[in-house]
Amino acid sequence: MAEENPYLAHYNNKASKKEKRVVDAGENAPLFGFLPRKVKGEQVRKAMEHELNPFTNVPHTPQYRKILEARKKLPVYSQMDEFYKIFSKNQIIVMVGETGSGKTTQIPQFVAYSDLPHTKGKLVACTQPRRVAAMSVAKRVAEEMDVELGRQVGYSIRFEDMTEPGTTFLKYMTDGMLLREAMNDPDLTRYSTIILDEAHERTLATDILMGLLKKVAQKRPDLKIIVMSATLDAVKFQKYFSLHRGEGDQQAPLFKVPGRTHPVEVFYTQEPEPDYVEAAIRTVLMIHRAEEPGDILLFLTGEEEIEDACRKIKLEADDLINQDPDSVGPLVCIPLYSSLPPAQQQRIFDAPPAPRTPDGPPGRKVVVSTNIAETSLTIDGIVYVVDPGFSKQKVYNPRVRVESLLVSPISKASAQQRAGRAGRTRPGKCFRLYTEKDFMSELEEQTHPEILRCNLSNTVLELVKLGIKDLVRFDYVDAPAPETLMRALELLNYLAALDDDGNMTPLGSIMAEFPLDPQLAKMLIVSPEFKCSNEILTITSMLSVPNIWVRPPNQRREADEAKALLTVPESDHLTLLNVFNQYMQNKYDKNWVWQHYLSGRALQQAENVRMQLQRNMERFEIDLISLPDEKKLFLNVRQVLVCGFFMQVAHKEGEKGAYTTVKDNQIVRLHPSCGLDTQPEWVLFNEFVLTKQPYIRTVTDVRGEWLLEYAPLYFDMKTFPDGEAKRALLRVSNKKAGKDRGKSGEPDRKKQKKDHYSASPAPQLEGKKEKPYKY
DNA sequence: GAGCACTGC
Repeated sequence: MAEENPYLAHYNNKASKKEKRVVDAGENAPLFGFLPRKVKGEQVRKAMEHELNPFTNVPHTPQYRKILEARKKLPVYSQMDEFYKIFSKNQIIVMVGETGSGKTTQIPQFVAYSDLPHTKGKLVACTQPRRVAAMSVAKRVAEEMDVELGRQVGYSIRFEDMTEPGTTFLKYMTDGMLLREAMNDPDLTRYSTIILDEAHERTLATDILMGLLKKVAQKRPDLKIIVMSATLDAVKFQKYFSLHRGEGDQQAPLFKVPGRTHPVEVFYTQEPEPDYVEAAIRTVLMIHRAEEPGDILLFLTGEEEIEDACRKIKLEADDLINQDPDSVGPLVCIPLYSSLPPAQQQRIFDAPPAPRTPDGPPGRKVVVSTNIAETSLTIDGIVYVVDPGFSKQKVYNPRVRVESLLVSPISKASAQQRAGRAGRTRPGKCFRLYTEKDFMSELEEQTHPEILRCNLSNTVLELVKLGIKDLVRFDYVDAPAPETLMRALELLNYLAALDDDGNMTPLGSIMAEFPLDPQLAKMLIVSPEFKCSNEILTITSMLSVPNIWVRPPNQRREADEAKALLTVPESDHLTLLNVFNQYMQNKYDKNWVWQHYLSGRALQQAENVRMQLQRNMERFEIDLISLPDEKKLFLNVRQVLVCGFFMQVAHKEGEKGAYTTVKDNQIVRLHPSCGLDTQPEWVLFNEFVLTKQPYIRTVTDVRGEWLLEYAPLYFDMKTFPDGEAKRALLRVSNKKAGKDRGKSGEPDRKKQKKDHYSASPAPQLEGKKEKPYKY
């Protein structure tokens, strides 16, 4: 039977017509004598030189041989024997490879030669924190292995699965994607080895995966795990993955490979700089005047700061050139941050400007960038790095449930990463705008991992779905603050995703399947009951993408006027719905987006998200419905918003547009971008932003009676804190009680309807295909 | 009357 010998099955099943395969299991076969997981470097090198590709049995191309010669020069290649020795003997290994070691492309291939996943119907996975990396590395490795991308070697990222089931055995993927897979297959049975790359970045998904894999490894002795990291925090991972055997702990072994970069000379200031932007500009100009040719990379914290610095550098450079045209060359200054349109981001790859005259002083390019140039984008030709030592970092305050961005000092690891950007093509220099003493004594070793800095409601729902019973005692690499976990559990309980004992409800189980914040998932699931699931699907998608509004500094008035034409006066959420619908109706008009000062990129993203969510809704048979009467439709949409966001409501109190958030009593104002034409008594908000003062952004007018009706447990007057909001709600409930008494008859049915929006699973979900449940 | 570090599903 073919299943009995998968090695042959592989050849027989999937052979493409174009490929002429030679089935040869004899001693001339490239993998002759290979025993899974007992492979030696010598055997692999021989197989790599073989005439036939061992994974397709097709002769190797000349290009393969050319690339192989280049691969042999990578530092990691020369340590192949050592790698196989450690890999064969251990279940979990930690690997340190500096930039340029070749670990990301080579190690997964080495593993493939040892695991022989194609003979067992298994896969080797290598995770990356970013989509582009997963894509581009997979493409490169497919070339190196002489196969077509998407067949033996593929990648899997959100919106794109470039793999062929049954054929793909080496898969690059985003860490988030592997986490998603784990939710439906907690033991990750498809994989023979899982490689977590860039683990030092400590993304939320990688951190959760480490916790999960540590557990799975005990259940699955056949599963191997490699944690790859660029810096020396590998020791932390070694300890984390240590085995408890008998008397002492046995640390996970370390496999270390040197990098291949050029030296970077680091300079510090003598005194602390009071104004780092001014000091940065001064340093850039000093380099331009006095240093050898080579491009400059300056790290600043945000868009406004960057645009401002670019203007100033340009002005001062022009001054210098006018004063001394014979020795100062031309200079171009290029801003770089994520919200910049892709065409403008491409400018960072432009060549530096040419000298004004053939023998004139050479030109120079200055890239002024956010942290995006620290990890996500590499710019060749950078020789000088200017590092003021700050970046915007997310911080989460669980007490008031607010995430905000704060300009903070970077870590030592981050400073080293920045400096390294100067040594990619030749020896470089890094100018740190702080003292060496401050570097040594003030900067933290590592940036705090994301899990310690953000709201975890999403993550907690995922963990519960993964079957983690005790969230507080889960074996985290770094445990989040218990208060952060409590906040998440509290929210999920109010949303009826978890019951009072913290167990997953059937509703929560469906919510976890959506790549959304729990509030949004909840809205989507209850929306058919309000006959507006089409609209809620759109609004949810629009809330899951970056800002769609474009407001160029010199066209603010025009942009605001264009926005006013799209505004729905009672709700910013409905405005988003309107924008999306208009966008779809005007797709034939290429100028429409631009004329209305909207971000085409963000709208396209919303469209993609919408399609993905719609597919998920179909899986769970959540109907797509719209009421024909727009007035009623809009009213219902606003009620659904309450079902998801009842914990984000503010009450108008005092004068001059001040609002107080319900229960935590924060004084806030409507954000100036808000489109409401009145100041309603109750507003629901999507976001609390803390800038110069606290604002609530993306706001909808809601009614007190809806709060009591759709979130009776949250708005339980017995436990509600005293204040104006409570008095207002009591008035509403007394009025309603009066009405109900007048009507008499069916109060119980009403009560039952109320509860399921906030505290118990929605009854209309009973009997749904994927997860039938009772309550 | 103002902003949006960066990822990811």
